[in-house]
Amino acid sequence: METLLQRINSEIAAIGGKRSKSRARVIEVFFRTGTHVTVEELTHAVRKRNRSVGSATVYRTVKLLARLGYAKELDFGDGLKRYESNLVAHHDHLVCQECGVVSEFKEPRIETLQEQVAKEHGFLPTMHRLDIYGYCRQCAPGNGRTGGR
Amino acid sequence: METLLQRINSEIAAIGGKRSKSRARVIEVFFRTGTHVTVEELTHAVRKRNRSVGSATVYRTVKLLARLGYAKELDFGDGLKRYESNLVAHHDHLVCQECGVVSEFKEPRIETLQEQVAKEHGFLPTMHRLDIYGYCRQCAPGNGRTGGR
DNA sequence: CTATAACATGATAATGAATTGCAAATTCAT
DNA sequence: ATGAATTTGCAATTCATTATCATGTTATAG
Repeated sequence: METLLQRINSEIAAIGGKRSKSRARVIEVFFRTGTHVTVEELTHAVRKRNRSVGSATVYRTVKLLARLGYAKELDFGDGLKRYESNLVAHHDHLVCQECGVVSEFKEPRIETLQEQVAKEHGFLPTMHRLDIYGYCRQCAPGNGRTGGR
Repeated sequence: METLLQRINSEIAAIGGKRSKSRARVIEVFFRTGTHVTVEELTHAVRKRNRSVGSATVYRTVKLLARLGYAKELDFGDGLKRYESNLVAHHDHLVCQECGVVSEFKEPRIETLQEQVAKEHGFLPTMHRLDIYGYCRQCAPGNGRTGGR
């Protein structure tokens, strides 16, 4: 973790940037926080420790992390962007359309499929996104609970 | 096509709605238009025939079509929603990150994969979305052209 | 260590897509 | 045709995100 922030800082320096306390705090909280974070959620989490951090800085920082390849921008169609660490191995998402909970899964066969489909279409793939929408265990019909968010 | 509009109109009536000229025009143009349409694009296309249609009506109409299951909402992360007909068989998307062109493909094995993954996670899937991002034939590196949008 | 130029911050204004309120227009059953 | 209900187009609003800008920080040269 120490090393990670250092590595990020030197990449920032390499593109002509400087360090800052607020940004370091945002980065730290970002990597500690549960994944699929909203900027609002992240801002709130950061402010618990450092009351003065403005949300503009959080927006700028996650964009920066995305630019450097440390974060990935997600969008599940509910009108706000989410971010997750890009350090972990690639995975895809299960989105519950009732309670909004997002869980992850890995399925190597999807990589193979992607390659095949792309080749058939003369397409050079760089990444993919597979989101499966439906109902999680708790929210499945006939389960009594309704979930919420 | 005639039949389709009639069918949609009776579904609208079934939920207590009425017909309207503007909406009919939007629906007609929507199904004739190339897919992955932006509301702005659709509004522009509709206005060629019927100058007075407001964009609010177009927004309302595509939302309605989506609610009835005739349209699908797409989001490729560029900040605006797109819509496509939901009458054709399910397919997924290849998105060129250079020129923005979206093409389609069908791959039945994805359905199987979806079922397997979902079952493993106690998840009841209703649909999925697979977007492959990369470079189309024209925009592939070392191709001279740069594309544009 | 201090000066200085470049960058980052936080508050606020601005942007832009999507939604909504509303008066007027349209639809539809009677 | 009448009247209740729905739809429309416009304008105003909402809300997430981005830009602006004066001020605070950081890195670097001297």
